[in-house]
Amino acid sequence: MNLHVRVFTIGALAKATGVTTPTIRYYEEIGLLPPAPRTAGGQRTYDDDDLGRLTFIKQCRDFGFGIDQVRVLLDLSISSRRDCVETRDIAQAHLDEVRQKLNELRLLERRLESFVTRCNVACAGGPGQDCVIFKDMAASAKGGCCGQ
Amino acid sequence: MNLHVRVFTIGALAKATGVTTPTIRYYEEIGLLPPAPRTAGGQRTYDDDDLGRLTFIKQCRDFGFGIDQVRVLLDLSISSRRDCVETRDIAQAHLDEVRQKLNELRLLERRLESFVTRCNVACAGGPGQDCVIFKDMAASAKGGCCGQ
DNA sequence: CGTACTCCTTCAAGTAACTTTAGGTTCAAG
DNA sequence: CTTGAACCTAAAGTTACTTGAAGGAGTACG
Repeated sequence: MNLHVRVFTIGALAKATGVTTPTIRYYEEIGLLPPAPRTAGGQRTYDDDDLGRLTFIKQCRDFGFGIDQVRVLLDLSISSRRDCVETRDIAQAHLDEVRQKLNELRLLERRLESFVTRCNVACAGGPGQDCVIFKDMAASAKGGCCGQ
Repeated sequence: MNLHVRVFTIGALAKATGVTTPTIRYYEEIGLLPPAPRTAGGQRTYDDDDLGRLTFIKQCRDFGFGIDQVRVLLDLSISSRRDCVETRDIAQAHLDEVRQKLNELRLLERRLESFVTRCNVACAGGPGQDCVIFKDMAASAKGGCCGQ
């Protein structure tokens, strides 16, 4: 039935997936994508399988999975067993990492917030001559800004 | 008065600041720290000024400022003007970045959460034979797992 | 004074995941 | 057939360090 096999250039594939052309070549280089067949002139050609595979990779990367994790997920997606439990474990581990990073960033947000607030309160009128933020930062972990 | 100038080896400075010795050498190499005076045998020596400077750098890095931002902050800390407004602007810009990253991560957390939940619901009994997560991921941005 | 041990030295390469640059080739349109 | 966009390779750049190899310096003990 499907006599029409769509063929893409690397640029068309890039547009279709949102992955840049150098990145596509890079993925081929590191083995995430199979070596693409070439035209007589040496340019890469892709088909719908490649489109699916690269879309999958892009999704995984957007989820924040590392390249090595994507490799595992790709293998799972191709093997006949399609082990969902293993997939879930990888996702769960990643979720744990994301949550830890979230906590770190929330703490950082609060610290920066109070830092900026203190700057504004103490220096609302312009550059302060007696700003001691630097002394504070070189001395303690509290941070500080603009006199006292 | 202060005839006792404390002198540190690179290892002592590392312990005092929580920055590793290779990192201290790296900071010297990229100009964040001035070239350290050497002993007759060629080993680096540090004093309290270096301790203060490196502590400041460490604080900034813990705040998530990039090396180039730290460079600016260091310059500000040394110049006589100590422009607090400029300092605050740098911190504010950084805070904006942190908040954007937080939003991205929060979204990612929700997506991963629902991903894992769907895996668990559909595959509680063990590996699923009909897991279609991979089809889903190669086709749409929604993600999905384990048969419908 | 010798030896053992830790700490120090330089230089080079490795890490993650691409991006950028340089210099040249192919393809499709007019 | 010419033009210009899109393609090619290979290598270096990015961030902020970390790791490794091979060897020298400093100190405590006997």
